[in-house]
Amino acid sequence: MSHIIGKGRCISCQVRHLSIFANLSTQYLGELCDFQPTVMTYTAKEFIYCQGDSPNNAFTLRKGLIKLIKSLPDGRIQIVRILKSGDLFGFDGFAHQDYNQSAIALSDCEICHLPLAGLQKLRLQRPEIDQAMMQRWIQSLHDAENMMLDLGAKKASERLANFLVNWGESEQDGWKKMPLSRQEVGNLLGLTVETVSRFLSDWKRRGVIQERKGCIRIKDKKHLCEVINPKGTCG
Amino acid sequence: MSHIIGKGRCISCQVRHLSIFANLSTQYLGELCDFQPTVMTYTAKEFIYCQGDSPNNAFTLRKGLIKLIKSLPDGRIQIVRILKSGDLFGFDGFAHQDYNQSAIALSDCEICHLPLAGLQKLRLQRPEIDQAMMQRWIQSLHDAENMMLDLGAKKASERLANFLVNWGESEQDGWKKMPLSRQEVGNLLGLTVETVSRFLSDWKRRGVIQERKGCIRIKDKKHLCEVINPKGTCG
DNA sequence: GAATTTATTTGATATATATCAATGCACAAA
DNA sequence: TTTGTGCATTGATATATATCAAATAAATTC
Repeated sequence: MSHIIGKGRCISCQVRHLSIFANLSTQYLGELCDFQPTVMTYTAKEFIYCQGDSPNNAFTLRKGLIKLIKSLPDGRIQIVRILKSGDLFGFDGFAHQDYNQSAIALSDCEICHLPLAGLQKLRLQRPEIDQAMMQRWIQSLHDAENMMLDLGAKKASERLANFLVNWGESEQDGWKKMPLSRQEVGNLLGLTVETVSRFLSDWKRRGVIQERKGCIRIKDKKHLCEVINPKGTCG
Repeated sequence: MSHIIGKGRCISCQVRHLSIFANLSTQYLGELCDFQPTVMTYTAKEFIYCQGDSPNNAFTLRKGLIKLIKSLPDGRIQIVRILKSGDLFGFDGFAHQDYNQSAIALSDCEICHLPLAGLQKLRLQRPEIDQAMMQRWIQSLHDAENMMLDLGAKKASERLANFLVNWGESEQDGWKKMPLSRQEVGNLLGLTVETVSRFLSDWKRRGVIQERKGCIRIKDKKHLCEVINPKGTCG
């Protein structure tokens, strides 16, 4: 279950450099003592909020991963975004709108609850925060546009290869955490579990990728890049 | 070809009520004389800007319709948004990013070019403008999320029916302008021309919709709503 | 108005992906 | 160790949609 673990103090926050509060002067951070958002933990699969709820907060993800999903009455699901440390989400309230998606923890998470009114005040006071939020909105929109292109115009293999290449950061040994199930990858890419599984199995057999307990490694990036972009080049 | 038709004066603008300058006091509007964005006309099919260009301006569409598209090296296209009067677009520069899509006139258009620096200044001065821009960003993101759900989780007929029902505003006689070609509807919904044509023809034969030179009328909305949402209800 | 060009429709067929069903595997519980 | 439960794999088949090709229809140009 979710529970409160205390009040956040931006000045000492471990992930501040990833957040919208990254560029604040330490002086201002010192003054920032009346803004102490509640920090909560959530266990994997828990809902942070639901599509249709009225927002009181926006959120910053401190630890873990979250998926934002939209769903149809008959149960079909689309993951519209995956959030990582430092990401701002659930800001629909700034436009006086209900949450347009549901937020679900993919792993155990630590989340900072930012009261809308307080955050709005900070935004108007500090251009750095305003700028950071604006950049994130525009970036989110770019990501969404890129995803629309994927979903609307690309084939399954192209989407999946693209996803693998761009997913997360590798350790120095090339392995990267992959906490998404086949089902979730499908929900993200508009594919069924079986289709995802078939391509991954195929690429494993060919030695293009390797997998072990929650981790994945790309052995032949060139191959995946050719799947993504048959004629072009790819770093 | 595109050409300049003069300087915009917000105070006398016919579509100001639809724009980010809607809620400004007339007093402030009077003072707003040093911000005179260039107004230009574009003919159908002309590019306003290209994906990858460096932005100097954001834009407000005054008259006409515009499509924002993303394209793949091999020519596949996804329309990511369709703009109408009053819409703000091309604001990528606010995040110091290049345009992430191309903007193409669907019909003859009149477009207000808003210099980024000037607009940024206005935004910081006037909370109404700031609020309006924020709302539009968040709304754009919602629209994008809804579209991802469509593209990733819905069937062709569902997408197309949904598109028809939500498209534009009807005249009192029920007819509405439909300036998109079959190809463009396909590019918007992630379908081929043929698939779009087949469903539309079918619905025409069944008397669900009617069509005449650039206009469309929904005769049996209930039918389309059942296509969209087999079990649920629909206004 | 005739001649082109462009968009739409329709049909025949191919194919990518979904669906259905069965099996296998890993991890948790007992 | 066994027993369960959820997830992943694999195969067989169905189907929605794409592709290819041709015929109309509509819009432009001359």
